[in-house]
Amino acid sequence: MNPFGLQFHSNSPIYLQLAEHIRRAIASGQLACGQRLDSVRDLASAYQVNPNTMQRALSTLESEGLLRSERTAGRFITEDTELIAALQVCEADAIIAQFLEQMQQIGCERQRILTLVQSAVEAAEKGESHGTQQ
Amino acid sequence: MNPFGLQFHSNSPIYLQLAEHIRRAIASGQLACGQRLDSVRDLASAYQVNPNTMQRALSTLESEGLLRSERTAGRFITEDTELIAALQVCEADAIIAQFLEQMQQIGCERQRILTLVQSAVEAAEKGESHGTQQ
DNA sequence: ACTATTGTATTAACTACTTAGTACAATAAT
DNA sequence: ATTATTGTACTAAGTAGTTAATACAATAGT
Repeated sequence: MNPFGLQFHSNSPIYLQLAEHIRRAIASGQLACGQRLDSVRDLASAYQVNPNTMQRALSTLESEGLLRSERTAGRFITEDTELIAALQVCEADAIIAQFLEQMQQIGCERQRILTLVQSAVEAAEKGESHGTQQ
Repeated sequence: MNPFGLQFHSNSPIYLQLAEHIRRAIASGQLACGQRLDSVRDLASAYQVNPNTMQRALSTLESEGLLRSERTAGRFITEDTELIAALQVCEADAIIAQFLEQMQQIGCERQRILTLVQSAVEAAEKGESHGTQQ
């Protein structure tokens, strides 16, 4: 397992899984605006993948404007706060749309979806109340 | 596009996407208990994939006990209603768990998740009221 | 100037998935 | 008996992702 708690599944190319993981870290602010990333080699080593694979993931994010690379200084998260805000919304919408589609595929009605999510959230709330205190 | 409205994405092997699609059709009851499936060749043709790919998808489902194949008569959905019921629950749980995990990855708090789902469901409700009437 | 580190590019080998094409055994229908 | 249809198995070729190994250009730090 990675130090990131990211478990790769074999269904999807690792570079896409990496890209999605980092994309969401950007969306959540966990990777802050303007922040410098570790080097390709360091990241690859940390995620335990080949540098080429990591490079491909980063290139993907770069083509989306989320990262910017400076020749020898390293890679940085974009400082375009609007882009990041848009990303947050976009990711949330996509996740929810996929979720609703999947639930309807298994024949789950709308109201039942709400009920299930509600109890799942409550369950998670309880399950977390032990470790968390701030 | 298929006659099933199933769009393959390149991230995941097609045979797994097929298996998941059929699995959910079974879970939803859209493919009924004991019902006979079309032949491998016909299904492959309908889904517009190679017969080998379809065969692999069906073999996967067979190994899960959801299908049973009779040498020359064809393939049938299991008649084990308990298995199907368990499948429904299992699929729903998996979908919800994945959903919550994804939403938390992008930094969305629990209560906000509920709100978003609620409005998404309401939006879907409205968006559907035009075409549907029965 | 030199060194280390950065991103980047290239090549080769390996694996998994997909497709095409073919073939065989079993049996229902004729 | 013959025919058509069923599931099943196999080989070969093509494609894409992963890894390994190497190399180069640019520049910050020394």
